[in-house]
Amino acid sequence: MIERSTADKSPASDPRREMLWQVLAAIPPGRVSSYGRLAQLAGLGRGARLVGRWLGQLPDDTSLPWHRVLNSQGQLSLPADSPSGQEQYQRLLAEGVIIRNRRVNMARYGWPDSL
DNA sequence: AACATGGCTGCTT
DNA sequence: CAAGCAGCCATGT
Repeated sequence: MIERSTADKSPASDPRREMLWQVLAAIPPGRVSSYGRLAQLAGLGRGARLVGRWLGQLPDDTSLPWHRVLNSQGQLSLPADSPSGQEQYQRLLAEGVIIRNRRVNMARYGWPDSL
């Protein structure tokens, strides 16, 4: 029998997100990763955009390092003028990540290194 | 169900 | 290096 429990659609109980949070939490301070990589690592395949969407839905008080996620080119994907964009910039800066022209050296800060 | 929208990517101009 | 284009995939109308 295939039954639908009343609470199997709760985003918070979505196992895919759980995976993502886990991978996300694994990014060391001072390092960065990309939406695509995280998607891959979290078993979301090509769900890069999905990762972005979900990150955007994280609560403000989250302890997850959402700011360590950039696009595949190592650039901050958030609009520079948005609050979140500034936040991300500042946080990375605070972790010692060198950002030049809204972009970081992925070869150096990219995580995981083995690829 | 069709269509538009994303915190994307990779390939080609 | 910037811009265009075509895949990708969950969500929202």
